[in-house]
Formats: sequence, structure tokens, C-alpha cells
Amino acid sequence: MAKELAKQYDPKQVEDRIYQSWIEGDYFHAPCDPERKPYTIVIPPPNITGQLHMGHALDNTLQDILIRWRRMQGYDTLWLPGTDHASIATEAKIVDALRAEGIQKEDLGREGFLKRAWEWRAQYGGRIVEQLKKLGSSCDWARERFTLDEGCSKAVREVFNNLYEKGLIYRGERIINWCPHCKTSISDIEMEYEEKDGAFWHMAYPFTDGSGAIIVATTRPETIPGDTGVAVHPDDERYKDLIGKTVRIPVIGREIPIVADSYAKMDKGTGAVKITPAHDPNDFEVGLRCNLPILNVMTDDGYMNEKAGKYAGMTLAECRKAIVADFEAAGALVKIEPTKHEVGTCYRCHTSVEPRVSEQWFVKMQPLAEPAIKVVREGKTKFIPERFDKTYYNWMENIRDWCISRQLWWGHRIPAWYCADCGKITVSREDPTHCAHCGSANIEQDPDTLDTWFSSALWPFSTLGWPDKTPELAHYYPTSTLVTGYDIIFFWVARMIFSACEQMGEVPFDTVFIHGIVRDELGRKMSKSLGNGIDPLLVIDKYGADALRLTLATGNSPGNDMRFSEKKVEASRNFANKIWNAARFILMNLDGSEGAPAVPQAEALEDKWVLSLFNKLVKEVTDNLEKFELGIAVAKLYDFIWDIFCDWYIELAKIRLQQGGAPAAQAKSVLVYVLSETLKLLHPFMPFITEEIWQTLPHEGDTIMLSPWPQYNEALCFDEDEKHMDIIMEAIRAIRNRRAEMNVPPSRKAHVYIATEYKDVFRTATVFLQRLASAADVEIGDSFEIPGAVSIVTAHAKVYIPMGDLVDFEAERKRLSKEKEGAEKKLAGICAKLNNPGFLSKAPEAVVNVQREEEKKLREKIKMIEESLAALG
RNA sequence: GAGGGUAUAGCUCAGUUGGUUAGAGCGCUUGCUUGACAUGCAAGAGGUCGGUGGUUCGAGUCCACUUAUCCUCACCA
Repeated sequence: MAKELAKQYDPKQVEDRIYQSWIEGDYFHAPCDPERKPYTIVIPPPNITGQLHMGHALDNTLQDILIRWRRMQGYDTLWLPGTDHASIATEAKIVDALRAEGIQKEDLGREGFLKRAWEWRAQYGGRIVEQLKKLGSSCDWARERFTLDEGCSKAVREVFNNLYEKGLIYRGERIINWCPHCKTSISDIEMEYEEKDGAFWHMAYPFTDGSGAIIVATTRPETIPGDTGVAVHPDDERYKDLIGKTVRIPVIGREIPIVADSYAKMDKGTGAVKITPAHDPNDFEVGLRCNLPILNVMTDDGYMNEKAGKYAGMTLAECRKAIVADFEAAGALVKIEPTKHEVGTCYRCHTSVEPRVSEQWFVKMQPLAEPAIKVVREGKTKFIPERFDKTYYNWMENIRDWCISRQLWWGHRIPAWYCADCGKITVSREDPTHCAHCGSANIEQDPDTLDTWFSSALWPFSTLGWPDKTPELAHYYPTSTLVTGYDIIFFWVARMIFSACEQMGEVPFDTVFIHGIVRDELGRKMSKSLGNGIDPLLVIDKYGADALRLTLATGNSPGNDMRFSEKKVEASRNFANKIWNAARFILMNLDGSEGAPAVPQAEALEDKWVLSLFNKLVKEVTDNLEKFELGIAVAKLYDFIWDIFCDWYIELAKIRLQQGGAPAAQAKSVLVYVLSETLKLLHPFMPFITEEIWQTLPHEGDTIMLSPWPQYNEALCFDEDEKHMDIIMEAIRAIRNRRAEMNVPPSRKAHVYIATEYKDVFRTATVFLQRLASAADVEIGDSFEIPGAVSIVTAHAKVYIPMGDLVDFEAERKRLSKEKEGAEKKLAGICAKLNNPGFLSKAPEAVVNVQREEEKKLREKIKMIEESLAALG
């Protein structure tokens, strides 16, 4: 007995159940079989604080498509999942939660705080993983990892030690970006620039010898208490004689020297620039070169400190106001010039970042960048699309040292211990009990933790067991494809590449498949503050995961942003319903006795036609997937299923299904074969519905997930039949078109006369015309004289339909004349080509032949139209 | 300041190594309770592919310039 399916596809009845069955079957588990070819993707680990957003949905849909496809191709496929501890984001969340309870993190102390953090992680850290499952992600959950788990922590220690031993990690006093809100240093790329209103304040610094004043400008008057010099260009004629003199900072009263440094540009401002080494990266460099003292006048949390004298205790903003007022009162304020400028802010909290001198840990980038550039240049790692390698080079070539220490508790604590006795540093893989230099037990570990990206940079190998030599590492590394958005190339991709080159001596992945970001309907970035984010889980709830996945995959071209709208999801949902109903129809016609589908022995024209097109589809979809053209691949599937299979083939198959017997059996075998093979091609994109239907069809095996990917089959190439079907379809469309124009209802059947060279083809197609073109009887011959009939001309046939009183002769004449005109115009274009000796001699033969064919067809057509016109009188 | 993206139908976007008449979805118009599906079927209207010039037998596709728009990085006394 055939299985009954509901009239409409309801993903809610299906998805969770199917996912559960996959889990129970352990189908996602990667066996680590050295005999089989591996295909590996490591997931970009989402933050444990995260909730699934459209960016995740896109990223993971693309990964799942690749993974499911390769799995069906027979690879030993590993998709390794996991999450990121997200030091700064998570710590901020927990601090907020504590504040709601009236607790400061310092009240709990480090141990107490970390206990809370782990509890938080236990409670919420798995949330996003559950959400990924809703999407259908076929990750090997048994191998799930966390950047702060034991193995990843061991890898972090190992790398830190390796780099320290090579002198590639150092501790030093440098200008860093300080977030006064998060109270931690952040790296250069963790800054975001925002345009803010500001001004140049021009201040007069008088010479101590009383001979006048030098004018300097600043955008940050609050740094004035930290000034330790004024720089002029060594070649600047205006100031040549002043070098070595001293000036007195107005109001503050401190004496500072005028120094020569080429950093001061002669054509900028007054040519003289005040130097605040503690609070500006450039000034810091000048300070080093000119031996200026470093005077830090700010506290950790955005206040002026005691070195700022009378301004101590003020916020930076208050201090700015006070200084400007004081300078004005003292007559030192020359002018204020309003301006807009880009101010660096913290990417987490958007507080203005204060550059300041601080003792931090750094990774020396130059030696790491060089090999990382080389491997991309040599194509060992390829970016898709290629243009992103430029972005990558640009960044890598201009890279500065990476500040890796953070004044946070949640993260990998820096494995460095300071000796209270000898003052030296012990860096170690194991927690030491004594100073490595003097043996003193009086040592204390650095309180800081590492940038969260330090551990994610090791993800492709730390998750496979490194630094241990595991079978997984041997088999699955280097990984195959990394799928991520372009917004994360610097944060993550680049750092994985240089880390892998350094630690593994090998690239982390063959290919970096870059996608864009998902925007809202109006093209705006989805963001919390705009409130324009669309929750993928709600979309899944309403339309199904398959519809969401199809929407994200459709029209996705590598590296480009896409707009998301509910309309698009509706279209995807409709497609799912279309397949569902096609399957429902086919199942209605089965009696349950059928065996698993095999390649049918095709004899009927329509069978050979659909098989031939299907066979081409197999090749094209596979080729597109190989080239990461996922959007193109799925568009082809969409077109084939809807236009070819449903709108034409199923309609044609109905004829034989109604006949019963052998013809029906033939049709069924093709229907079932093409449907189930097409479902396989579609499975990576729409895993749930394809599994659900496949299970109800006759099949072999436990799951479509592990069924073999369809192969191109030479035996299914039927070029001749394709051509013949085209001729028929062309005639059917032309007849429908005519009838529609004349407003003839489908119920009114008409005699059809066909004059054609392709008599055998049309004889076969008589039933098609009856079914799809409202034909009553069909007569086929060389030519007909049917007075008063509507005539329809295609390239291969002339069709007459006697319509009696429905025919408006005048309109017919007009229409035919117009058609003739069009054909003649086209013919002229083709003749021009064929008369062009350059075209004939240089264009490939196949292209020329196509034009010749076209010319022949058009001449034929024009002749037939002329005949029809003559018949009209 | 440097680098890059995008510009194709009313809207959102595909268009693969240059090759017949440039495609889809949505929207629009017309007709259809055709026994899988109105989340459907059939038919149709709608585009000088941002502009100029070039390469080529042939350009939406390649090159140069240009306009508009977006992004990234850097700088900003």
C-alpha cells in the first residue's frame, strides 16, 4: 500500500524527528579511517555568549552543504564543532549579571569569579549548539570542543612557550589601546573608528627665555599635562634656531624641550607639534627617539591621575573643559578650529579608546607574517573569491606587533611567573613551583589572560589533539575548507595561517571560502541597536530549516553580501511544498511493491529526454560545488525540479500512468528514479525534506545522507531526443500562447493540423498535444490548406487550428506581419555575421554552425509566415 | 591617503572559460476549481546590462577612463 503524505509539507512534523534519527544512526560521526580520503571543516567557533543570528545561519548552512555533499561522495568527512570562550564578551556578561546582584567582580575574587563564569558557561554555553542543530548541521558532536577546555589550553601553553623560547613573544612597555570601560588593553584590530565632532585647539607655549612663544595645536587638550616635549622638523627654517630651547607649558608650568624629529611635518599646522609619549602612539615613537620622558597622566578607568596635578580626579572630558578654560584665562588659547575626526572606540562597548603606555605581552609579528604571506602566494592556501588575498597581503605586510595580554580573568592565564627575589620571569608549560633563574619559591603568576583570538588561532590543530600526535591530527590535518565571513579575515583567518605555519610547518586549510554578511531588506547591517535583526530560529519555526537554508544558499555568490527578506523565504517554502507534492503524486501511483530505483531502460521520448537532462544536471551541480558556486548549483536544481520535472515530465507521465500496465510501469520507474536521484543532489541544501521523502520512496540503505552521490552516466546522453522534445515543447508553447491571446478556454478542444518535416516526432507527440495543448485530434502532414484557420509558425512546424468565429482575420494579418518583421530582423543580424569573413575564419566551427542552423530555421519560418499571409488573402 | 566591492527588469539578485533571442524570484496584467500542489497551472508586459572609449569576427562578460554608491585599512598637531 502506498504511503499517504499530507497535502502540504509541514516541516514541524518532520525536522526534529529526522534530526533525531540521524543522531541515533550516528551518521555525523567521522570514523577517522586512514584508508579513506579525508574532508575536514572546523567550525568557526561561535561565542558561548552568542545566540544564533543570520550570519551563523549562513556560515553553517554553507558548511553543512559542503560537508553533506562530500560525505555522500564517500569522503571520510569530519565537521568539527565547538565554541569560543570569548573572553571579553563573556566576562562583560558575567560582570553585568553580578552587578544586578549588587556584586563587584573584585568582591568575589579571581577564584570566585571564575567559578561563576564556569557555571554560566554550563548553563548557557550549549545554547548556540542546540540552535545549530535546529538548522540541520551535521557536525560530529562527539568531537565537540571548547577553546578553554583542557586540550585547547594545553595547546595554548605550548604555543606561548614555543614563541617565548624563540623570542617571538616578549613583554614590554608600549603604547596600547586601553578601553576605560572594559578596563583592559585591546589589540589594534579590536578598535572601531567612529566619526565624532572635535576641534583643533591652538595653544601658545612661551619660551622660557621670554623670547615669545611657539604655537602648537591639539585635538586632545586633556593630554597636555602629559606633554614632555615639542617637536619641529629638523629642516624647518622657521624653527631651526629654536631646537634645544625650552618652553613652559602654560598653566601647568612644567618646562619641556623643543626637539627635532622628522615626524613633525613642516606643511601641517604650525609645523610644531606637542609630544605626549604616554598617550599617543606616534608621540611615543618620537619620545623614544628624542629621549623624552613618558608621563602617564591617566588612570585605568578614564580619570586623570595624580600626575595631572590640579586636574587629578577629573574625568577626561571634565579635564578637557577645565584645561581649555584655564588656558583661555591665561591667554594661551590662540584659537579653536572645529573639525570632525575618526575616534577609535572599543569594538565591544564603543567607549573611546585611550592610547596609553602600559606593560603588556606582545607577539612579534614580522617573522611570523613572512611565511604566512608566502604560503598564500604559493597557492598552498587559496581564498575564494581570490580577491581576498589582496586584503590579506595588505594587512600582513603592514602588520604591527600583536598585544595579547588582557586585564581580564576569563581566559587562558598567561603562563609567566614573576620572581619576587630576582625579578626574572619564568615561562613554563607546567605550573612551576620555583623560579627557573634563582630557584626561589617566591613566585607569582601574571594575573592577565590572553586575547581570546590567541586560542582561536590554534583551532584547526588544537581541536585535533595537538600538541599530542593523535590519529585524528595525522588523518584530518591540514583541514580542507574554512568557511567564514570577510569581516573576520584579520581576527581569525590570518592568525590561524601564521600560527599553523609556525607551529605545524603546514597551512591550516587548503581553501578559505569567504562569504559576505546577511543584511536586512533595506540593505542595512543587522544589529541590536537598529533592532532590525531577523531571528533565524523564528524563521525556522515558521517556514522550516530547509526553507531558510535554501534562501541563504540561493543567489549566494562568494564574498558578496546578501539581503534577507521574508518574501524570499516564502519562495523557498513554496519550493519545498512543490517537491513535496511531486513526491506525493508519485507515491499515489505506487503500490508499494516496487524495489529500490535503478537506472531505467528508457525507450519513450519523454523518458529519454528527462533522463538526459537529469544527467547533465548531475554533472553541472557537481562541477558547481567543486568551484564553490553553491548558489548556481542550487538554482539549477530549482529550475530542473520545478520546470523540467514537475511542469513537463510529470504532466507527460500522467498519460501513461492513466493507461496502466506496462506503459505505466515504465513511467513509474523513471519518475521514481529521477525523483530519488534529484533528492540526493538536493539533500545537502535541503536535508530534512529530502530525507523525509526519500524514506517514503522505495530505497536502499538507511538514510539519504549516506547514499552515494549521483554520477554522470554516458548511457543517459540522448541528444537526439532532447532536440525532438524541444521541437514539441516549442509547438505546445506556441499553441498555448495563441489560444491565450484569443482567450480560448482550455476546455474548448480544437483540431490541430501540423505541417512539418518531423512527422515521426509529432506522431509520438500527438498525446502530448492533446494533454498539454488542448488538442482534440491531431493530423500530421507535409502541408495543409485549412481556410480560415489560425496558423502558428515555429521553427520546425506550422500549426493550423480552425477556430471558426473566434478568428479575427484582420488581427491575424497584423500578428503575422509583426512576426515576420521580427524574424527578418533577426535573420539580417545573422546574415551579417555569416557574411563577415572574419567571423567565418576566426570563430570556432561549432559557433558558425549554430548560426547557419539558425539562418536555415529563420528562412523556413519566414516562408511559412508568408504562406499563411497569402492564405488569409 | 591607500586598497577593494557593487552598478543587469518596478524591487531583490543570478549570469561559470567572451559565442544563438540576457535569466530567476517577488510584484504587475490576463485566463484557469486541468483528479500532486491556488504555497498551484498557463500566457504576457517589462532591460539600449551606470557612462565614454578600446581590444575582438563577436563584449553584460576583458582593458582604460569616468560617474554613483558601499566597504576595509591607515592617518588626522
